[in-house]
Amino acid sequence: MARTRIACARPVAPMLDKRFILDNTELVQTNCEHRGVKADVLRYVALETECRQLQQEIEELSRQANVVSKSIGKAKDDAERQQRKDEGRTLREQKDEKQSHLDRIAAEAGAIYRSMPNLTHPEAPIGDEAHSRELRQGEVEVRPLSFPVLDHVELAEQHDLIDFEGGARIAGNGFYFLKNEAVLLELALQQYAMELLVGEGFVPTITPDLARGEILQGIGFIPRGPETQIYSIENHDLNLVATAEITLGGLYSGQVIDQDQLPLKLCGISHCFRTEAGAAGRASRGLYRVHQFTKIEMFAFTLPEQSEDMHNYFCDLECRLFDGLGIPYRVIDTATGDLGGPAYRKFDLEAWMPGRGSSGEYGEVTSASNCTDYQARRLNIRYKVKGEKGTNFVHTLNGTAIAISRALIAIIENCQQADGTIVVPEALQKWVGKARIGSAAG
RNA sequence: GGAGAGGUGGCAGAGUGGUCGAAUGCGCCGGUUUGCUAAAUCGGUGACUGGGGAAACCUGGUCCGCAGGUUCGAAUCCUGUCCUCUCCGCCA
Repeated sequence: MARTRIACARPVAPMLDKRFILDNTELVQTNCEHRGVKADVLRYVALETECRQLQQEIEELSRQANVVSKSIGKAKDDAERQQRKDEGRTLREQKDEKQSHLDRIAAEAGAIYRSMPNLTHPEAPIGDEAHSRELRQGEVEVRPLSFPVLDHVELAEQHDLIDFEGGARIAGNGFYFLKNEAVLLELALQQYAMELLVGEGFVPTITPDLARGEILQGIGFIPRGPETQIYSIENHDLNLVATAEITLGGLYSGQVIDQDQLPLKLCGISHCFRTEAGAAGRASRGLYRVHQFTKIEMFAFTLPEQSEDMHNYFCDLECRLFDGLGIPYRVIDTATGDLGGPAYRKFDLEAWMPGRGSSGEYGEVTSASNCTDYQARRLNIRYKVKGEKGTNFVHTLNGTAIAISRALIAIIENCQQADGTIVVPEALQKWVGKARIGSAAG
């Protein structure tokens, strides 16, 4: 099997903490450039340094005020007591003044800090999307079809599988009804993915489809911005999730996990909602870029030294799922310029879609990211080693098991036959209840 | 949705303005004794963050759901908010 391990070199776990940025300013700056992020690292360093100075002064004033407060109970008479009170008040006022100054600076520093992306795996290709590197291909090879190829929209119409018009009428463009065998395929894909993942020791979950703004931000999404991908609920601090990564990662926010529970693997089924703001004009016919779909997501919390292996493991599982469906695909090591903020490294599976473009194209169907401690810092998820003092941040990883809408495209288009029928992948037949969609009458 | 009660350390649970980072018990770590296990007994045992030190360690600050407020001083009083529980209503 071609499931070779990728990149076994084990770099020291990167820690994008404030101290690290102060001590490695140039490295962080270069990293931002590689990722195409404009973050004023120098300004941040200056602000952060000033914050530290101010913080010390504030703590000294607090200390003095505490001493004064404690002495009041022991004061001999009212006059002395009053004098001490005034003294204490003055000290607190001085402290408050410095504190509000600090708050202003810290807010600016915080804004820069939050805009900084994670560090990057040394082997991730540097550059824009065009520099992304193909790591390997799936077991099934792309075969030219010897008949006029239809795309999934045409096939779905022929077999009455998807109602785009109905979806648009009730919710707008980008929504759809799955019908008939498409529904059975969705359910089969859920079962198929869950069967593998549960067997691999993942804890299966069905997650909320909504989450608080704080959780979205911890994972690295920006709700309610002008270009946001996120639908928000009016009058509530709730958002429709774009992926179960949000809810699965958020599940442990603020928690301290015992070391011996790690690595902790979860998988979750959720609906995913995306506004796709700014995505107009990109190739997005049919099911490819929709506002709602179902996804089975993998998520893991690991020790820092486990995350790289877990990342490769996620990628292997994705490969097994698509090999098992008989779909040709390639694995891409995403280039730095195309990485989102949280990802340290990201592998994508791109499935062959015969109906895409003029004569077939690869289209992204899964994505597995190692976010190291980036999300854990924002969500405050730590682990504790028995017998050791203190706690450390866990690493988090997420990967798509099956994104139903895109998997449907790949299945429908790859499994179309010369006679117009669609063969149901063998692995799904036991749930779909048939081997073929449509009759071979021709 | 309405009414009430409550959110304290790994857990349970005291604490209603200062001596409280917080009693007590459990758990955990270490010592002693008996020793087959167990029991008994003594001591230790929260997190975050700053400074000093090679280190052991020493020394500040912050934290009692979260955010504000009152006060010289807040776990304790006030406001908002989130969550949990009980009862009622509604409902798949």
